[in-house]
Amino acid sequence: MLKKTNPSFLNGVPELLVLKLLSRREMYGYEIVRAIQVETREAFSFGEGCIYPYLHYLESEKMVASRRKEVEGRSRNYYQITPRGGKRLDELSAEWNRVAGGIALLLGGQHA
Amino acid sequence: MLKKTNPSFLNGVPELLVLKLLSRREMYGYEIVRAIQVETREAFSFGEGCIYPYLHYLESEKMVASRRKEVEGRSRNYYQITPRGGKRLDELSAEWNRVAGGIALLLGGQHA
DNA sequence: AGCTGATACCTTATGCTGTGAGGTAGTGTC
DNA sequence: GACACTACCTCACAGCATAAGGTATCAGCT
Repeated sequence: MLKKTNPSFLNGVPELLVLKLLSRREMYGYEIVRAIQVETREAFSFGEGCIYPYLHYLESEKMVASRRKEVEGRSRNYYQITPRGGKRLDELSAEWNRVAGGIALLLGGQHA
Repeated sequence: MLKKTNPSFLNGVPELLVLKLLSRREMYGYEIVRAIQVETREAFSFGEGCIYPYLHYLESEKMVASRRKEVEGRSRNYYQITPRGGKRLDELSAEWNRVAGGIALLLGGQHA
């Protein structure tokens, strides 16, 4: 589903951010959507229509696991990252560094 | 054609790189395709089917101008950046910094 | 002379990905 | 009992890059 000649990273950012957030603590979908906005200081604002399908995909790939939990009179699907998801996170992080590095090579050069 | 709620930057990378390259010197299409591979150390490798349409689009928007030139027995379309293209480059650079910064905020945090 | 491969340009069909708009349902407040 | 927020979900649509195709010229080889 991934694997291209070019880093599939110009699209796959949501996957990276979701896995990273889950690597820190168990979270539920709605919370993730908000967290991405807040923690990137509005640099990103992926819609629910993007994040939910990603969570389902990640779960089907055993990158994350979910469990139903009742909190504050609310029923929520909490997601945890799996070891496989952790490996995936490492891969995506490395690829992001490659991408950001590549652009820095061209943009950087002679100023801040 | 651009303008979204989210930075349209996860796709618009080619536009940024093309403008940046042209801001340094006059270049032709084929050369740009190669330069992106080489100067990003293979981090990116956009195909001709991506770059040529971009050049045409940029020209139609007066971001770049072109002229036919005979060099080494070859006929080439050389492109130069215009003042408008320069402004666009500044905008895209700023947006890239926002994006890269946003991801760094999440990824960075508490380790290297 | 004929072939191959590189240069140089171009276009099209296809596919992935996120958006935007929708829809359900429960909770809390005024 | 109306409204807003939480929490989940889906689908039609569109942007963007890819892969694969096409044309033509030039250099080198045999």
